[in-house]
Amino acid sequence: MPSRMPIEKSKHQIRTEETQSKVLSAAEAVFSEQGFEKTQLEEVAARAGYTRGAIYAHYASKEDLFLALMGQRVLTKFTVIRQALEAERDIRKRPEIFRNWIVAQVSDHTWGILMLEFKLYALRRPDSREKLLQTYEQMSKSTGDDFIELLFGSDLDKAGRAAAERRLVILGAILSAVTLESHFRPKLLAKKQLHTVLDEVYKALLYV
Amino acid sequence: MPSRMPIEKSKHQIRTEETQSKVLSAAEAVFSEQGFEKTQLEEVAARAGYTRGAIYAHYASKEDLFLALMGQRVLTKFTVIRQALEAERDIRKRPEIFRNWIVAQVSDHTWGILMLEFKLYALRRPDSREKLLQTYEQMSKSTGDDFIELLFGSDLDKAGRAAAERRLVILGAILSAVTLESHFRPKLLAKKQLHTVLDEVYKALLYV
Amino acid sequence: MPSRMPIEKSKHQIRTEETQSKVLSAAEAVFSEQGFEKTQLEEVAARAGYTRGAIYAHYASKEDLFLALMGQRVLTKFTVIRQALEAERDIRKRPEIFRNWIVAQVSDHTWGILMLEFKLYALRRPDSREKLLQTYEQMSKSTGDDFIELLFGSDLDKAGRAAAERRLVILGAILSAVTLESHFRPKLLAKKQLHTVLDEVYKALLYV
Amino acid sequence: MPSRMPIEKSKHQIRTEETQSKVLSAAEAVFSEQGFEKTQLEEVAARAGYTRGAIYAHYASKEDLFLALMGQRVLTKFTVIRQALEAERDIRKRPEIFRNWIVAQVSDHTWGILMLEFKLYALRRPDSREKLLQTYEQMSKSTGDDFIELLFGSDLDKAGRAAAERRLVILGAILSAVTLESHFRPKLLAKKQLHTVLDEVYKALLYV
DNA sequence: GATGAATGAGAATTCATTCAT
DNA sequence: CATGAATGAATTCTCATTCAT
Repeated sequence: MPSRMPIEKSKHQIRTEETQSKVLSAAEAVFSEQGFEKTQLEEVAARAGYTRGAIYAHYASKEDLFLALMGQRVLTKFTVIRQALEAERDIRKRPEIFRNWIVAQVSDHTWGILMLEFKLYALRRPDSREKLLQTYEQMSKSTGDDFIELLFGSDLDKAGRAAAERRLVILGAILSAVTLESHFRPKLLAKKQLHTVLDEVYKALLYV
Repeated sequence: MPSRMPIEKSKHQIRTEETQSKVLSAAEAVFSEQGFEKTQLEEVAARAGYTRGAIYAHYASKEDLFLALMGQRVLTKFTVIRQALEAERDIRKRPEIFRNWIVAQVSDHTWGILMLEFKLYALRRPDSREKLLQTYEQMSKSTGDDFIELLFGSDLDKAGRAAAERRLVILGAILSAVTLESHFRPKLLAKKQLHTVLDEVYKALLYV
Repeated sequence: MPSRMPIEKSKHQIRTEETQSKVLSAAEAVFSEQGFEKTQLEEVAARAGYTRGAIYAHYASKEDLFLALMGQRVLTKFTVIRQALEAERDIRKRPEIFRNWIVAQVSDHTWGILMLEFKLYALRRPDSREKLLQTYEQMSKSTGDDFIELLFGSDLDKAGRAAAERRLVILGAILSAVTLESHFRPKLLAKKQLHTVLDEVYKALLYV
Repeated sequence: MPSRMPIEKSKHQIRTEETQSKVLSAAEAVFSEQGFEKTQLEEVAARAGYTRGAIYAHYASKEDLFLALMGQRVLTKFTVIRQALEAERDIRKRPEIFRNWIVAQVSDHTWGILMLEFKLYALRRPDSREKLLQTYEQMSKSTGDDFIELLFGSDLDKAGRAAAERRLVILGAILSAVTLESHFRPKLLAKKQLHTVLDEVYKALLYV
């Protein structure tokens, strides 16, 4: 999380942010290519132009680096779609925009799969699991209700909101799973067909 | 060189089958508890009442053991649902039976997640990937069309069949993904709600 | 060592000898191709048309199999050269015959190297070392003095005989070492040059 | 990224060199005692006062460690004999010095045998073989011609030089082989007799 | 004699992490 | 902040050998 003192950024801070930014970029590339477990911090460091120690100066562990990257990505993605939604004044047309956006995410192969991998990893490791859970909650707090309102308007009651959130979460999960599956059924699940089917699932889940 | 004493061979066979059966059972338990990667064959062997070497006498690698287990499980599961479907003479009622059965699989937490883990594992390892692909194809051959007909009747054309198979495959993927997700959103995705949502997805995918 | 009861060879004995002969042949091939340590008895057995157990019915260990093979080979080789020497009535011409024969052994690449490997193996393992030593002594007894006389005539005294034997032994060692070296200095030690140099060494060692 | 503080780097360098030196010493001892294959890096590390990982920080594999050790040893040995030769102004007396030196190497039992073992090891493993070959070539370049001249003077033509090098190489091989053989023929090949015979071989090979 | 199921010892290598500088 | 030397945990698979049949 960036410093809250925007004006007095010292040289140290600038340097820190620069390093973190480089490391995060490198991490995104390597994690995507190799997956979480196979990724070696050595390679991340090298690509960022540092050595391993530099990463440890900013992130306590491989896991923490991943979680930081995840936070950053989610933030970025949300900002984008949020802006797109806000740009549409007619609230009834917003779900359509969202739908197009989410289905387009299938193209972002690697991220969904990476998340799947990390979840599985965390599932077997209580500590990691706890951390991931916390990160989720944080993200949920900072964007959740807010986003639901933006998407469906503000006249949902508590239950309605929970239901909407649930469906969004499931949508994400489905996206990843189907992407993964398509790697093993290339003929059955070509890109075109994926879009069609996902569209249907989307409608089923969001228009009810 | 085949034995000249059919009876003696039979004894060997019996012993072999017994061992394999014990190993497979132990493997199912340990894989489910620990996941594919964390599972040590040592523990599988111990639980089956043997030593590691014994496993290697029957399965060439951890991977092969897993694949064998998977084959066996799929076969068993298919046999069960197949019989349930065949028992229903009225073909129009069959999808309903199938729906109940598949939604009930959410309870079988571990298996779906285990498969997810193995797919991810295979995704990064060309050799494993190839093997998994082949195993899939074999299973598809021995049960695919056949099963589609049983479920939807025989008046589907080729495209219709492919579509049906596609939807079944996606259904499985979704099941696993949602199960996994529920581990990290325990409140949002409690069992009851899972059933509800999956029911909807199911309808969206199979009744079109 | 074959049975001493030539007439009453039972069917069992015949079968035994046949098996041993097949195993020994297979062993020679595999040991030569793969070396002592890398050789798997499984493969030896398979090439002989049996399973591992069959080998153990005749030889107590891999080592023993090797030693048996060595004994057999030495015997055969000696028989050949002995006959060649005996065929030459003029004793002064015999060393020449022997020289040609021994230099020709360079072509038998693999055996010398195999022996080198086994010696090294035995060197680090007291038990194996003891066995090899014993086998050497046996062979020495059954062929040693005898052969020296055949080669140099019978008017050598004890010291002379020892010296002669020493030189023969060294000759063998040199042969193996040079063969091995030629694998790593292919240009420097091409076959032709090997012959020339070995010839010189031979003269230096045997004509003094 | 090279350090900006030359002094700090120097400290690292010193530490590195110290470690490598300790590791190399330990490696020499353990390899000699146990042979290449039986040597466990664990023991080498322990004797050097480190853990296994430390070795891997400096040498990529057991093989590489061995090769590094070999390089170092050859360099040292060459330096010694080279100085001894240079100290003798009269070139005609140099071969005599060399002869004494080389025959004295028989006492260095273990090294020759270790080399034999490694060559055999490399012979069956294409990758290792390649590496050994390269190491040889390097060493040959840095010492070859040079040394020949030092020993025999500079009036040899190309063929003469090759012949000389060939003989030197063979001499080394013979030395090792005979040393090994002496372990299995202790009576026949006692130290004194070895010296005598090697002297003869030496004369045969180098005075032609 | 021969089978083949089962045993069990044995070891190199990788890499996240720590820490002195 | 960054380096890089060192730690140490973690684990599959091979294969000679044994033994019940």
